[in-house]
Amino acid sequence: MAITIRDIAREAGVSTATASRALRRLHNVDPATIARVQAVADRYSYVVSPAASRLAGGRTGSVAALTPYLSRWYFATVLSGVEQVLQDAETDLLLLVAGDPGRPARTPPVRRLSQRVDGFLVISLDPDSPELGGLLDLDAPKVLIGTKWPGVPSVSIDDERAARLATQHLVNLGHRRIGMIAGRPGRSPFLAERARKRGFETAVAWPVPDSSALDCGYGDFTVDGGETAMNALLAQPDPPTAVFCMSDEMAFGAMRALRLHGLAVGTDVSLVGFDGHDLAGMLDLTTVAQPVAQIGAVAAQMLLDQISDASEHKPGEVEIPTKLVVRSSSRPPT
Amino acid sequence: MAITIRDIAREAGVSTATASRALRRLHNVDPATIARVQAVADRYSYVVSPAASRLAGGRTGSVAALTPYLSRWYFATVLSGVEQVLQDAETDLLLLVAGDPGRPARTPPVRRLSQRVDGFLVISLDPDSPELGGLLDLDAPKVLIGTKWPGVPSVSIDDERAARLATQHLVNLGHRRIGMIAGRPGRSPFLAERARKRGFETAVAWPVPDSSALDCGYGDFTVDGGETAMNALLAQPDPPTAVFCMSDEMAFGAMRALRLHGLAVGTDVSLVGFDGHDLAGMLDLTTVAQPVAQIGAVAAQMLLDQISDASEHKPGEVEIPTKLVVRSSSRPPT
DNA sequence: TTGTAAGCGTTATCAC
DNA sequence: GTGATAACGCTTACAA
Repeated sequence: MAITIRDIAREAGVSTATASRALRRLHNVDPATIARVQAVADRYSYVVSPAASRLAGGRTGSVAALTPYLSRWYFATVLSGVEQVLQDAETDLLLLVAGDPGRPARTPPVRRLSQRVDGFLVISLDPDSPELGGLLDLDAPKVLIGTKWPGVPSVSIDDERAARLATQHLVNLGHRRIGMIAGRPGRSPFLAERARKRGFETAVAWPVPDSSALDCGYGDFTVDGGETAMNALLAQPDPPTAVFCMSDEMAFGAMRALRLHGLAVGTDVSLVGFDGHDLAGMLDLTTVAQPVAQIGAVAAQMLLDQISDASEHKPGEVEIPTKLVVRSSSRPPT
Repeated sequence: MAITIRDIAREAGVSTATASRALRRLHNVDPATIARVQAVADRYSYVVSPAASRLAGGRTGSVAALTPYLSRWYFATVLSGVEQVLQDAETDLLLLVAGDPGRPARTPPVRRLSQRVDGFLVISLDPDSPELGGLLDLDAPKVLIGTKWPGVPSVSIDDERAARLATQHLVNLGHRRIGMIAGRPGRSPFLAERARKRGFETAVAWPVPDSSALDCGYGDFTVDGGETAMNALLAQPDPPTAVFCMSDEMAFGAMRALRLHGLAVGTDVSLVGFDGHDLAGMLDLTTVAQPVAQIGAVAAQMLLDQISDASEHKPGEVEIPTKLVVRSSSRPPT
């Protein structure tokens, strides 16, 4: 049916073993042989069968990316960075959405996946979370994005510091009643969210020592949730004059809530978001911008390096800098 | 190393052949045998090796999705619908971003992919486009999303009709100078874009017979592009009082342009978008809403059916209805 | 540097 | 309904 390595080997006048080695550019092959074999392979536009290769102990030529969401801006953008690097390396991307709330938890297919990928990229999810069902036990190469775990390579930002600086910005403008819109009540399953909360609390501790009195709304990282959360904050006896939102999308929702209340963003209530969403500029939202696609790209490259390097020295925890982009949604209180 | 089907077979007291058949629920196996084998498999949490299965002539248990973009709302949302259906069917999703403009064209890995997937899902791309390198030649199961091709199953909306109704809405409001923001000048590579353009032209032909005088800006389906396009439209001697945008994201950019010009959306210039973006509601944008995630889900299910059904009768061209959602961005001219 | 040959884990074919 | 067994296409000791 399809053309096999045996055909290539025969045509090139070598054994299948040599053909295999040549196609993989192993170091102990005569360059001339490599050239010859490759020429034949090209002529027949031959590609190795990943299944056979894998079965015989080779690579699968693909990696899995595990993400809690796909259609949200941050995750889609991270993945686009990932995909670009992988495609350039001719590595396939196997996408798995795990842990989307509202979808009943299911037996995580990590074990099944581990047979068909060379490594894992994990976005935002803690590697010990149930959605990942024992990913940590697998000794497959892995890189975490937006979260950390002892001994596992990762790419992330300093969420605590970024949240602190964003909040400090509001404090510096003169705000004293500062609210926050987080994901959900209780302990967040996301490391980054917990860190952002700490950063916020540190920054407001100075003007507002009684941190238990802080206003916190919950927006589940969605636009609608942000609107609901902002409404809740506004319904309080003494509403905040500024709000730190843990994501731009929630800030967008908050903007809408303010508008429906007849309040002007930046004038009546200041807003700071988090992410650097495409639309933040369009909506004049002050935000903590992170190079999201680049984060994905860096992580993907780290994973590829880990897969190809026989060396055991894993990369460490890479930290990508963020930048507070000030726009007109944050101004001094009036 | 890993546990194989032989282990399961031995433990269940059957041959590997029977074990294989039982695990795949073939019709000529004793139900009792199936139960026994499955029980053993569960006990050892055994999973078949996709590589071996594939090599031996079985399924790969995965499908490829080809998309021109990943981080844009429409595509990410379609894919989330796709992913959900595939995950429920325990089928892996192999993601491939092809044809992102600005990325140099590369030898399309469709042939390589065809060895590792059971079928293809193609989003928006014409199946004969160079980015897909001979996908049509492959007789693998495929389903198109948002585009059509003779003889290939597809899921799409009636772009022409939707664009016509959206434009008609502006006409009905009393607008007579109606502009359009499309993707790029010249013949679009996207069938849907061409159809939307026809719909627009049909609708404006009545009030504006001289269709060559129609104002058309080009926004490349991005927010920034939409802003640029709107600026261009406004720079004309007699700017339009209403604009039909081929995507919500371009409409968002147009909104920003209007705002920077000191013009009020809906009052000075009416705007209609296309897609039903998450943020359209938040920005009070009138838009042609399509059930994007559902479109992906339907297509994925069609592909799965096609893969499992030995029957040769392919599904046809499925058309999903859209809905014009009127908000305050479109109002009668003042 | 290259060749030989033994798997890798599953499915399909053909008997029984 | 079930059991042998020969592929499937490749990689990797081991030999040369």
